Amino acid sequence: MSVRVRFAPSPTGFLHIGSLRTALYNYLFAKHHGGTCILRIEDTDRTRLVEGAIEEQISSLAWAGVVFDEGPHVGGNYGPYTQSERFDLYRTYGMQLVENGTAYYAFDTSDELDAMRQRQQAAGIAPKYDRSSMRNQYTLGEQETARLLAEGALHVIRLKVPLTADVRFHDQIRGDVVVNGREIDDQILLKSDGFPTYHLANVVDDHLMEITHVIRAEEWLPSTPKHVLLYEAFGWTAPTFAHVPLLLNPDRSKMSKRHGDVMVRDFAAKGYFPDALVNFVALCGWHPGGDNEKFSMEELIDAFSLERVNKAGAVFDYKKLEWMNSEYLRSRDPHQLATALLPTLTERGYTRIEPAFVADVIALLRERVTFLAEIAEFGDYLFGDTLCALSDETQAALTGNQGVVDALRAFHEGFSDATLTDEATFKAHAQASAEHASIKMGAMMKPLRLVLTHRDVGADLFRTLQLIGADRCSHRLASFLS
RNA sequence: GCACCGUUCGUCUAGGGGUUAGGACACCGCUCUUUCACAGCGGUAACACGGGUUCAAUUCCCGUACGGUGUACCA
Repeated sequence: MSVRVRFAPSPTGFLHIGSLRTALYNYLFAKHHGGTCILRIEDTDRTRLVEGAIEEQISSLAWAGVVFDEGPHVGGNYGPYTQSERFDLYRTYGMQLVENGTAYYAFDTSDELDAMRQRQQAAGIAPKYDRSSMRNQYTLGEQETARLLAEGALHVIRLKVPLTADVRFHDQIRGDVVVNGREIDDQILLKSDGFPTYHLANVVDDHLMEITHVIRAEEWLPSTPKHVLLYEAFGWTAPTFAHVPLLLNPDRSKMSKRHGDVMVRDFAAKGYFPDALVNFVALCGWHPGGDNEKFSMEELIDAFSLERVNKAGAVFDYKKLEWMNSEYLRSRDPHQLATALLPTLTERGYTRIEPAFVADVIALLRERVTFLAEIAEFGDYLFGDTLCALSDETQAALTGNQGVVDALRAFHEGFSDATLTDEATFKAHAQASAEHASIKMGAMMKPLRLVLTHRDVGADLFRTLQLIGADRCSHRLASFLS
């Protein structure tokens, strides 16, 4: 049987980085096995819908390179792929369970349920629907139930959980899990607004869409017994479950925006390469074995297996993500990067933005930054002629040192004669100037960099000067010396 | 509270009955570049605790502690 998996987000906001990883694992697993990866929108909670969320999530996923074979945006033979468009289906299936005795009507109001929970808490028992004392099909009797229904009373359908039997299932990542029936709540399947809850809709759709593997976040593990019971109630075979560990904050709680960016679009906006993010996030909770840490999507697909997914949650290390991004920045073709950077350079009003030149600058500066866009800021002295301000302090230190001034003057005067075309000639000229002023070359380097770039750190100085060009160097020296 | 899940350097992790417990990020140091950085080299640093089983346990079993998730007419 061919593998069919699904990623099933709720359109309640932007795509979370943790969701991206779950989607990615589904995608990798499907592609590794030559299977099908499906996107299904679970919008059964009408109160939490966020306008545009579906589109945003799909575009974030696409940005990251997670593409679906079936879904609301691409179609497929198992549609519709949006639960609100499958409304009637759930009622039909829910009623099927009422008829076969595995689900029942309940008429309790929210206030009554709150009161029940309060009583239970006061008595020190776990809060759980008390089938024997609340207003439902069993306590009310068939006639009263029929009367209420005929009258149109608000009601829900609840799962009739066997009171004592153990519910067991095998999780592909966690092994065997056993929960006693007495711990499982009589879950609401159909809400009083007629919409299904997650549990019903999810099970019905997974069955109808012939899902073979349910790969989802660990937070679903506690409700899986309910789902197993649901499959049994329908007489269906349950898919294989695999609960992946959570992504964590530094304090080990579920990853949230308190500690930094968590939305995929935030990472994109910050300048992360999609493949770097994907590479990094794939390795949070999964390890392919071996020491390699750099994986393209194809390599991830090739290496992925559920067996090597970890059990414990993983703290999201932003520092390592940055490192990963800088690795990608260094390995990418400078000409492609130049094309990508061009709009930013134009926006900043830079004048020296011929693609070949930009590529040269990128090749020079990328060693020392994390994001491509940083080069636009960091390379201002190469892309244009407006240098950042030099502090008075620095200025004074420079002009106050006679040896340095002499050396710089010598360096500048030499410009008319020197044929300054490459790193070697710039270097030779600098050496001669230092010697002429009787200072050490080491004492010459930093002032030279400061005067010509207005920055105290940078890439290789003479390569930098070569890229700035003799003319511009001369101008900048002249304006400093005057 | 109850249920479930988890626990190897600060972090991501490899490993697995007998290992100098490996790699990566971060951190520190050295070298190089007559500067800063980059790079190269090196270093600090971990099997939560207690019982078993065993010739031998970080590895298997049981407890404990700690942490996380769940406990909704949310997903």
